[in-house]
Amino acid sequence: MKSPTELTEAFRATGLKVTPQRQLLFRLMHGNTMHPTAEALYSEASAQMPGISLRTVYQTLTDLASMGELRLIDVGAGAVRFDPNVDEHHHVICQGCGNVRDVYVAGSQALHIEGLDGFSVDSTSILFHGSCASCA
Amino acid sequence: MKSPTELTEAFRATGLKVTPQRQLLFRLMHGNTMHPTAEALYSEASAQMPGISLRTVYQTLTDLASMGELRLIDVGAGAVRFDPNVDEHHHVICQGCGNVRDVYVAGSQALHIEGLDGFSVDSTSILFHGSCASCA
DNA sequence: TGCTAATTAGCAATTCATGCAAATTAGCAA
DNA sequence: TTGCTAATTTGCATGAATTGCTAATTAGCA
Ligand SMILES: [Mn+2]
Ligand SMILES: [Mn+2]
Ligand SMILES: [Zn+2]
Ligand SMILES: [Zn+2]
Repeated sequence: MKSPTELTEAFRATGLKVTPQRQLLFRLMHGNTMHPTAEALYSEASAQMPGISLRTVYQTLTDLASMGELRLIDVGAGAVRFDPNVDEHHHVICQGCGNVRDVYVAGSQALHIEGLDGFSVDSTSILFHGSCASCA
Repeated sequence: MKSPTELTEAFRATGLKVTPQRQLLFRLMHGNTMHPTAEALYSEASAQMPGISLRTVYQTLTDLASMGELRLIDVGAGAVRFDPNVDEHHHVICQGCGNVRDVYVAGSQALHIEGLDGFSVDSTSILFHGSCASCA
């Protein structure tokens, strides 16, 4: 994801307004490695801006996602997580506490797939299930 | 997943009753490669047994899943899908029509993962995103 | 400073799934 | 075959996550 300053320019350039709510969310997401849910961000945002609405958090996050600045991660349990890391990477989730971490997988492009039967593959998502150091 | 006959025995052996509703769902799921949702199965089941409830479909599917006879597949869009194929395998989903197909991936166990940082991995789910032959 | 289109907030609605309890029934024992 | 009882089925209520809708507000520009 771009920096808050760069996002400010990018938004204005597209005719989108840069509101205090959006600026706060730019800051909260920039460099964020927690893979937070919308609710989690709403909670963080509310601490700094009481009265901000959950609706606005969802709105801004999906706006950023459709601009390609965020990725949506579905770990198959509860709410979707938002990820400012848009580099090619994958995830481990701890079955104990639900923590999600970025992992980089060598050779995932070259996996030998059997049974494609006419399907063509555009992208690959790998989710590793396991335990973090504290939950082990 | 075991055959309907084998499941009948397995259920009785555990003190679970074998109802017409369950028998129908055993038959509908056995060898089913569609990865159906609960709603989809409910629709098929209703055609053969008007009055069967969606609640019972969910109940029976989760019972089978906790017995290890079914796997739950979350493709990150809409409802969970149920899979009687419990062999080690992965999935391709067509972004066009949502069809899901089984694929077998060589070497997924030996992927070189960077950044685990204390996480230990128990299992791996690979989801390929692409297009089926008709949606290409 | 004023205009206007974009945005926000709040509440309704939707989708998928689970909780609950009354009515029914499978499976066993007599 | 009959009757008992615990398991099951239903239908409805509830819950979690997300999107739809719209009146009130505001950013950005003339
Ligand atoms: Mn990530
Ligand atoms: Mn499958
Ligand atoms: Zn953990
Ligand atoms: Zn398709």
